[in-house]
Amino acid sequence: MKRRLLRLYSALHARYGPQGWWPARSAFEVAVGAVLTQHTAWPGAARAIANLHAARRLEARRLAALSPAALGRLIRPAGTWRLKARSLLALARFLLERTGGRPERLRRAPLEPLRHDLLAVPGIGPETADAILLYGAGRPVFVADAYTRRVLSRHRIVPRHGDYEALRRFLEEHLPGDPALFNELHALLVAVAKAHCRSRPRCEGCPLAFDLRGRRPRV
DNA sequence: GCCCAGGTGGGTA
DNA sequence: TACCCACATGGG
Repeated sequence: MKRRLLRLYSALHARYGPQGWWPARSAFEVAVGAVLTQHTAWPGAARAIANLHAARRLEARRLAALSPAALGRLIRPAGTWRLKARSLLALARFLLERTGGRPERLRRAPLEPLRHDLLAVPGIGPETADAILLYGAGRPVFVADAYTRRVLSRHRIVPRHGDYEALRRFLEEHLPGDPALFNELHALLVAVAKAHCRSRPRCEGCPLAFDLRGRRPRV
């Protein structure tokens, strides 16, 4: 299975090349973007980040000093802005308390307690926590999102429906524990799913249209 | 006009 | 546990 996943990775990398995730200047910006993109297409989140950048609020202490209403106005293009303002304020306070403004502490802290505590921040669920840990802190945590499940389940590598944690553990157990690999593979799975999973007819032009044993996936 | 997007949390049965 | 639903903007 390990080899199969690595071959799948190679096929995607050959087709799409490096994806350059996550587009951010700092770990804090990754964390903010991870919240803003919840159930939201990236361009909306990017507009909200641009607003925060222009307002010089892309730093934990300066963001945490905003009122919910003022923060909400800046992030409105990302949608669900009342909820996200609340989440971002809680997350900024958490990161300040946890790192004292030094993001490198996220890279060194014991992983499981850190993940546990991130999940206790309101508005931070498993996908958001794992995006922050992988893309912001360079930790070996797989972001086992809906794209990951969609692509891998079509290749009968994982079940179509199932628990987030189970999918994450499966990937972490069946891949070398390399954050750079997790980073790139997750981004490539998103790329291939976006490019082909909704095309008509299904799978047209997809580099994975035939699975690695030469059989077409039953979709 | 409708569906969905780089989800989460709260509610109900 | 397994489904619903609200949240809210913007693009296809």
